[in-house]
Amino acid sequence: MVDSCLVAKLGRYAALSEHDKQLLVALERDEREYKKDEVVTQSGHRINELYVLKSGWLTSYSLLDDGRRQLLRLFYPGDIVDLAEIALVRARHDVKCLTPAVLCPFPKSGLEPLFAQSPRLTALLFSMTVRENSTLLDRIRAVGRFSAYERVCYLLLEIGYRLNAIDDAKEDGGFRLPLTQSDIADLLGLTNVYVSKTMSRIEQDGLIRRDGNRVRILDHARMVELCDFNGEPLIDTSWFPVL
Amino acid sequence: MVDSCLVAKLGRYAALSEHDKQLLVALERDEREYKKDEVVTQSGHRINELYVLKSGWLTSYSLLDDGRRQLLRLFYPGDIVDLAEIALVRARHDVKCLTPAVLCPFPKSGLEPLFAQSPRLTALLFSMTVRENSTLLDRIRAVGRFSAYERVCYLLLEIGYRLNAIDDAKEDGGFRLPLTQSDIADLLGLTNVYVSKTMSRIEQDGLIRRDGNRVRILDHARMVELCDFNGEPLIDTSWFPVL
DNA sequence: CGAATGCTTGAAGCTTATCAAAGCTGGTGG
DNA sequence: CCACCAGCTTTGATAAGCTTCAAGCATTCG
Repeated sequence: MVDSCLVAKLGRYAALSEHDKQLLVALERDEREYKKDEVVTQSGHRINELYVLKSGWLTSYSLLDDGRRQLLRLFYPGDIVDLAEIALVRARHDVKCLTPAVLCPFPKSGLEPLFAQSPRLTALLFSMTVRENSTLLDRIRAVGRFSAYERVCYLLLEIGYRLNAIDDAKEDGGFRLPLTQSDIADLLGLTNVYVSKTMSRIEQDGLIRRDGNRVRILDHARMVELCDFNGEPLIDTSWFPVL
Repeated sequence: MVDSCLVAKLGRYAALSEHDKQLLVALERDEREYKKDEVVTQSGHRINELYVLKSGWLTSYSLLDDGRRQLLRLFYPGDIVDLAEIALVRARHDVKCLTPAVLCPFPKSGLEPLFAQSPRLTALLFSMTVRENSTLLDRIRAVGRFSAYERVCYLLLEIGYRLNAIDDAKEDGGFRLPLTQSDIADLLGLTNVYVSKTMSRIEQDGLIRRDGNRVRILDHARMVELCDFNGEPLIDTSWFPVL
């Protein structure tokens, strides 16, 4: 029970009552393992289930007829996949595993008791959605107005922060990137070739060091400066309904 | 009371009880007029108030030190500005008026009775946030993977649909665009010069006709095809708490 | 009527894409 | 444990799409 991903993640933002915790734990009753590259959800299908991501990384993406691909989101442990699609009749994107993963499926209706019984959890889920929204806006800015160099720095910082936050795979400032350069390119609106050239340049400039698919950020301050990075937005819990 | 923007907009998605309507109307008690280009909210400031947009268009945007600008969202009548920032301590973007506008300010805490008393309205607000989220993902895809030609078509369709939805300023398929070409460029990650050239090309190809800042879409089917446009995502209300 | 703002058009340049080939790496089977 | 293979990364050459700069034109507004 204590090892609930949701309780762990949401608890960091606001205190939860026992009842709240039980509501969350109920969402992680089932469990299913997925292999790397396995598809979780397909565009166009009806959404009947949501998933709590217990371990591993997922991504949602959109494919065009001619093969162009845009990665839209990265999901980390503790995230609800696709909470942000719950309100829609049909999925608009594909979701697949970047690494082997464990997901806890639950029916869409599983959220209803939560909305009905806990205004506080509701506010929290709402806030998480909003925070994600803010992250998307940051990426629009990056893709729309940043150079390739800035974009890659930005992504590395974003992922670094996120991993810090869930202190997974962290170790003296370095982390493992389970993304290929093609993935990075498709996240940032670039090509794999240019991502390669750009990362080499960033490394030569002494901002990062790479070893295999581990990345260490060497000059955090300069990178933050370079892409006007603000860190994760702070959640305001002051307006939340009381426990 | 019947002329509540929120009731009008939200009522299109789900039936509202009288009580729900009253909760919404309460948010539009005050009213303030803004001039074109007037700033509503500034990046970095604490967010104490939200606004119901009663008339006019707003945009939120982000500025970089060197003058680069990225427009992030467009707000139309009936939208809550910035609902999606309520969860954050500080605003991360500026918001200003694209046209003269009327806003109804209300304190952040004004949403509390709504969350506490109406699970149904809560679900609806949540869904609207999610839908907006989906729109943002579409724009990431457009900015990341579309050519300038596709991007402009995409934006025109999106705005056209949105205006249809609120049937404002509509007239035999044409609508007034209160955006300069620089605005369009900053929405789509282009330059004003190239937007001009691209729009001319789109017009020459017979997809649109322009007259001043009115735009008429001539070949809707081809434009939809061209940028894989899906229309507005459908909201699923089936999981909503009952009235 | 003049000033300001926005739109258009052309020329030149730069960032990034595309194409192609070779090097590397990690996983698999013998 | 080694050899192989598939997928990823690197590197170089070339090309395309978009930007930048600049000047002239159109429209709106005081």
